Amino acid sequence: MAKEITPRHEDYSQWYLDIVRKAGMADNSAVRGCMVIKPHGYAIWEKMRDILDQKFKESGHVNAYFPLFIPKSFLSKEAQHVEGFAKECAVVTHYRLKADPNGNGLIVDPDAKLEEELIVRPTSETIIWSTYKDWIQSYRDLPLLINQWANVVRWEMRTRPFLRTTEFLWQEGHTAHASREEAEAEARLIHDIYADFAETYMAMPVIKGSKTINERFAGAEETYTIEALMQDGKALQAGTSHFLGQNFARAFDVTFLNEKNQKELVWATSWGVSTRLVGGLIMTHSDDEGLVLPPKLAPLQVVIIPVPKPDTAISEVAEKLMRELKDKGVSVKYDTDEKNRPGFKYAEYEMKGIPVRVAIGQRDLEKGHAEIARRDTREKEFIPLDGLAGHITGLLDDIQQNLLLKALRYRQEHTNEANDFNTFTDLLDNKGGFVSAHWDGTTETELKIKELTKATIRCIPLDQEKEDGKCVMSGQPSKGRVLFAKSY
RNA sequence: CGGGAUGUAGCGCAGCCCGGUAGCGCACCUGCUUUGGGAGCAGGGGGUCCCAGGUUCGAAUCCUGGUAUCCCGACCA
Repeated sequence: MAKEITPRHEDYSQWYLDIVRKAGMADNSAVRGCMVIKPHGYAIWEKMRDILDQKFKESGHVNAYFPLFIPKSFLSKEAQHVEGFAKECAVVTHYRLKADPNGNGLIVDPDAKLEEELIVRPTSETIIWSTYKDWIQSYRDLPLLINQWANVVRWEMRTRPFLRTTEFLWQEGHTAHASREEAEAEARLIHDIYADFAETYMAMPVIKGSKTINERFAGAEETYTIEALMQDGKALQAGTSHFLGQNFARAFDVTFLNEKNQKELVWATSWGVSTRLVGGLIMTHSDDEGLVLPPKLAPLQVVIIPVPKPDTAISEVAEKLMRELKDKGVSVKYDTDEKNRPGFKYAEYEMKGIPVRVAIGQRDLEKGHAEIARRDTREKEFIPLDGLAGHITGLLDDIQQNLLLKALRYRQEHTNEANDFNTFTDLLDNKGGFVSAHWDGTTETELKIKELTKATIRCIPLDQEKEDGKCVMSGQPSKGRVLFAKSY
């Protein structure tokens, strides 16, 4: 049975930042709220990106790229959308610098003021829909299933590496459809892809649900979300898929002629996941020794360490094992660096979350085995060299599964029902996690609960059971439970 | 934008109260010895002490004003 290792909870925030830094994932940058994503962190994002990209393409989507800058007037066309994003936009007002007449370096040239300011995209609905207007005339042009991999900027008050940065990387899908049904199905399809990705690859269980009106994306008619639970009991919104109705088509006048030669407004969706997923990955699995990576997302799955240093006999065995693992599609590195000693390497690879470590020394060769250590439980065992590659691939699968099971168990233990407000606040304050409770369906109650407890409705679960009850706050009738939690 | 704290070597920090021209750990460089869980010893390199004023014979230290960053709120993928 796997030993449970959980992070210390006294200072979860510091624990998180330590891992980001010590595992070599990201650094603070010179620009406030922006991070430098270091090679190890970026490699994980690349893996995620490649897998998701493949899944989007398999379901008929294609990639394109739209401008970073959005004319200010575009942003104001959809009323709710403006309201949602206006407060956090970076604005370009000038296009030239000049030497300071007082000799203090450079100043913004006041003569180079832009006629119309440009907004650095916080999301691309507006620029994309103004483009779609020209691309869509007939039902034959639909559906339009486009995704873009890009960076966006949101000038948030408080930032945190991966979880909330001023600039972040993401994918945003923007699709156009001839019917409401088709657009709704698209939004749900992507929702399913996201949920499957989180569980299958990230080993991060998620609750699928829809957002309340209050928590919906600005300009959407329905927002589907996947909500994960972190090891400190806070929820993380890990991906959203929006059914936008005809709101953007109306705002940007995007119409098409149907089979009956009638003009109709286009139906839309948009959906995205960001580098926040990397943050979620860290907070779901890591422990006090550092990062823990699920094998399916680990840029390096196996590391072989010669003990105490490489020699001919060890290298021969290591290189044979490497070949066998590579043949099985496992990424593996033989660390022949003689600058550092084995103990140092062990600690370093553990910090970086490499799932499996193989140590081979003279003593092992004499006995015909190698020491295999798994990162998730930190257990070590000696395995015969004969058939070792097969053992390791099995172990990788086992680790992937174990991480998911462990996260599921944690979530189960931290999902509780509350039927009165005292229990509700007690659970939120002392236990954390999801609290399943009845809600009267009004935004007023939702906001009041947020004010009193800092918890928000994470989602209305898709598998919500119909159950008559009374709202945990107002006592008004309710037809089913929703999930509350404090969140990132 | 409110409330709190902090800016000293690449990183993490001490020194500041009580002023005398800068130190510790890690990292880095050289050499020797080591090598089955973050090696030891010896030697060495590296700093406009955030910026600008002021007080003083003398300021990292005291005073004033800037500025930057972090934490706690409001905002959010």
